[in-house]
Amino acid sequence: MARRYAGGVDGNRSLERGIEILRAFRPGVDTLGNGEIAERTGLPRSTVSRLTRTLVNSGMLDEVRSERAYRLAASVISIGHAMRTGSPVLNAIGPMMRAESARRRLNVGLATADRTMMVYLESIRYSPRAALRNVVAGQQVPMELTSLGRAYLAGITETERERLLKQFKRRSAAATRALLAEVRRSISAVERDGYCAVSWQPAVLAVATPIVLDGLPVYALNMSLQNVERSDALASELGAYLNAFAAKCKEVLGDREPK
Amino acid sequence: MARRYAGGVDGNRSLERGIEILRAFRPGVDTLGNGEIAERTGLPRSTVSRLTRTLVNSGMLDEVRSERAYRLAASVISIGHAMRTGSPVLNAIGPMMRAESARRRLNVGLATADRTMMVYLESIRYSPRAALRNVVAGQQVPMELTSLGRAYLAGITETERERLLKQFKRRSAAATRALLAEVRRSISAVERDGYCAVSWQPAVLAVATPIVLDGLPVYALNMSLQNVERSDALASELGAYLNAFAAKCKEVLGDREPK
DNA sequence: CCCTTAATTCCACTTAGTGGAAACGCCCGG
DNA sequence: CCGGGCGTTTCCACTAAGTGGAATTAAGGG
Repeated sequence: MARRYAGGVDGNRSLERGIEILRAFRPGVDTLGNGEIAERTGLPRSTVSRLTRTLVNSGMLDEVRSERAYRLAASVISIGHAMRTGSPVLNAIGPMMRAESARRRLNVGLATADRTMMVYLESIRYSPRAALRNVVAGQQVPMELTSLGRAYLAGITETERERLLKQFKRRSAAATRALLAEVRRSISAVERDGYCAVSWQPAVLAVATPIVLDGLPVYALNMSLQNVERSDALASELGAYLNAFAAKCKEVLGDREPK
Repeated sequence: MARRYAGGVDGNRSLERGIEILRAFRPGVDTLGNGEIAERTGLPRSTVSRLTRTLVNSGMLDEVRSERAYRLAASVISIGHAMRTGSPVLNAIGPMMRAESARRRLNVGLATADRTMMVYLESIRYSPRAALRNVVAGQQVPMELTSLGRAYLAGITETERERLLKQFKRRSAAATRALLAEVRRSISAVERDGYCAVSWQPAVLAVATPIVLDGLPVYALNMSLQNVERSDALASELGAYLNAFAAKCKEVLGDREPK
């Protein structure tokens, strides 16, 4: 059969489950035992036991005998590296992002969606002490709360967007009404100004804009500054930088029409 | 059943196959169609079709409709990030590695094995233009040709080592005899001096040492210099730096006995 | 517009996977 | 040193989930 097991349309249940197990590991949960995995994924313990064994054999998990637990193995970063290496967008504009970060003395990031989170393909953290400049990849930030995420939402299709908005409602019961309005306002801002500005973390001002290309997922590009008060003037200055930079990027990416 | 499908001891065949598909993507092969995947993995085309569909649904692959192909999705770097975040070794000595790179003005790397390749958890590339210092994770280098790999081989168990040496034979029919002798010489060097030196790439001299901890895979730590002629004097200077640094690292990692 | 090539769907077959229950083994406290 | 409890792995009967060759459909190319 293979088509449609309990609920799904088609696909392979075991593989889906195995991936779900890998996903259970996240920053903050470094090791997980079979029990915990079973709990988090809702899978029967015996099934988890078999799947983790397979993942160990395939090199995706390391077994920590002493703790009767598992942790993600190095293979996953090999694959992650292959992903970054193969990303045409990152390849095209990564160097430009570094240059721009140095030139403008601010943080520049490129991200796309992973379910309801935004994940950085690259986040260049500007620091006055240039030697400490930090490049991070893979970090996740919540879609609905960040400029990055809202720019992304502005870039995807109506139906996709509504689907995601529903999921936000489901997860944060609190402040939903106000938050959703916020999100929609940011989306309008993108449509009007090309970017949206959000101060998600205390003294950080961030602006972001979507990058829509043919045959690729929607990306979002952001710029941010730490240790500043949010002000409209600053936001529009950043926004102008971002729009200019995004325009340059789109030139480089020119062969893929926006629609 | 589930135990022992055609050859395997136990585990889940579909999951194994799905992982193998993910593994087929590597630096240089950014997109793959179902046909190519089938070829590379030896799986029947219909099976590949179903598994790739599942991987898309699980967010591990993006579909590139225009090319009838797939590419690794952003999720894989989220998981990669979680792996790095959860690595106790990287957490403990990562900052020290950065400091050491700056202090000694050389490259410092930490790696472990992924099958027969070494994969960097972190590779800090020193550049005289400090602002351009580059940190890479996930890159792979061949185990048998690099100081990193040979240090790793020196750190693992006899049986593991022999298993790997056999695999090297299998893959590079050429130069096998001489190469294996080389490898064994490097391993002896590690046992004698604490490190081994190899010039894998043209003008790069690298030294490496294993890090053996309880309940964790074996790691290897390396230091390297570009644009130098290989000389024994330089090698032993680097080796001394490395030994000193590794000793410091082991202090920090002290709670895990070497055996 | 037809032909080639590749991906997807179909479907009968059966094995590979499943999960509850039992066995195991580890760790802790007595 | 010896139970007792808890989490993990193994067992096993059941059968649905997965398989893969063949048919079908869809996508370029001439």
